[in-house]
Amino acid sequence: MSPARTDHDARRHDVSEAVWRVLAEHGFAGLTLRAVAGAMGASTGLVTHYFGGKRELVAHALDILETRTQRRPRLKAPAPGLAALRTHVLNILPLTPEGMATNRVWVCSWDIALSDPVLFAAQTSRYERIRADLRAAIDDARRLGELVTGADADDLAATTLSFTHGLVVQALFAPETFPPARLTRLADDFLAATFGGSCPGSAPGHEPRSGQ
Amino acid sequence: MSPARTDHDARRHDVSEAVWRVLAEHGFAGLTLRAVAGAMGASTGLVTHYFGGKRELVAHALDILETRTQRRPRLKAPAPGLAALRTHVLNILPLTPEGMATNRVWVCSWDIALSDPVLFAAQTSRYERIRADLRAAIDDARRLGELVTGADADDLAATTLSFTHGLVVQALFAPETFPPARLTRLADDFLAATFGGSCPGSAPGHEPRSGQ
DNA sequence: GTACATACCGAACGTTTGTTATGTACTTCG
DNA sequence: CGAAGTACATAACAAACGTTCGGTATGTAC
Repeated sequence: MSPARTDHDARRHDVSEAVWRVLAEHGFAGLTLRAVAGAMGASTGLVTHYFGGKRELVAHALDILETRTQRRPRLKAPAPGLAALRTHVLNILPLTPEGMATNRVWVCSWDIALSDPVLFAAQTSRYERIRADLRAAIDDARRLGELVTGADADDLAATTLSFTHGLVVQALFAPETFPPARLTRLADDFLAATFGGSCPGSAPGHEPRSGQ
Repeated sequence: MSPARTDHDARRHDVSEAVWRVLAEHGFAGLTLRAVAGAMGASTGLVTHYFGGKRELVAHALDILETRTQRRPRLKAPAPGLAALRTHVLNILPLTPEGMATNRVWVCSWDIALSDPVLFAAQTSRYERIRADLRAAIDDARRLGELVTGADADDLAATTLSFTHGLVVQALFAPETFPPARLTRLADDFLAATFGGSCPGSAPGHEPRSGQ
């Protein structure tokens, strides 16, 4: 009644890994069941065995995407407030090859997400969650007295996410123009101008622009 | 030797219009020759008669996209410098249904553009052109003494485009959360914080945040 | 050992894709 | 009025797609 000679969840994860590899290389336009099966040296029967269909496969791939972005152990927030906000931003930016792949898939997913109602809703709520995280850090910063601006926290969160994702897109299309060092500098400049005191003399000893 | 009973270019434009309609509704994933033909009440033979194939069709559609974005007569720059920069940003943002459709197609095109080398290069150069335009406005602003910050003009152009396109994506996924009024306010706040004096007392009589 | 459920392959199914070929209506030229 | 060439519909085509299914191997349960 319970023959479980293989770890079901582990195998499912293997399939998702293959989905990931295909997605990072050919985008959603090149995501087919056969391509996934081929990427893991298996047959399409295996893929359909663990996933009901392509729709379910895509949905799970996007879930993995979020999980990767969140659990990526790249940076830990060194302190609450502005430092945590900066960590959030840097964790999203494509600073590593893995982050590059993640963002590539993320951007590619927008095509189908905009057309499919289910994926659209999922993506929308994902954005709300990210903005909520950013907002929490911003609220902490305000509580800590780190903020100069009096702008609305929701607006600031939206603006921060705007800058971050827009920078991601540009970096994807011109990796050599936006190396990690420049991405970090742009992010720091943005954060300084938006939150910290870019005002001369308002926050001494805190250079907003590091040398080129 | 020259029977031209229909305007070839006009018909080509009609096809591109149909491409546009399909793209705005179903994204690039739903762009097929039959869908295009159906959208203009014609047959696939007509489509292939005016375009060599799908590749050519997509390329032309992306050209149209750029043309629309540039020639959109929404706003004229009232003055050089910061005002022109603001106009640039507002012209990109999805402030109208048409701008919504334009940006939707734009975002959807990233999927295939990231996988296709030719489209990738085209998209990359498109971004460089936009950044060059923004940079020109920023240089003007600096020449006019409108800039408080001393940051690099290229960095500022990249940051501005980042913010703008990231905001576009968020607005596409949550139109009711980002109505035109809020988009405009966010843009003005961003520009004020990044370029103008968000420093209290540095630019009197120029409120960076308009009331909700 | 027998029964049964899972894991997976391999092939087939029908549909949809891009592309190509054929045929017809029409307009212009000589 | 033919001749010729364009404009377009219609249909056929192979390839690739998502999905379904029978078959086989392998494990646990009784």
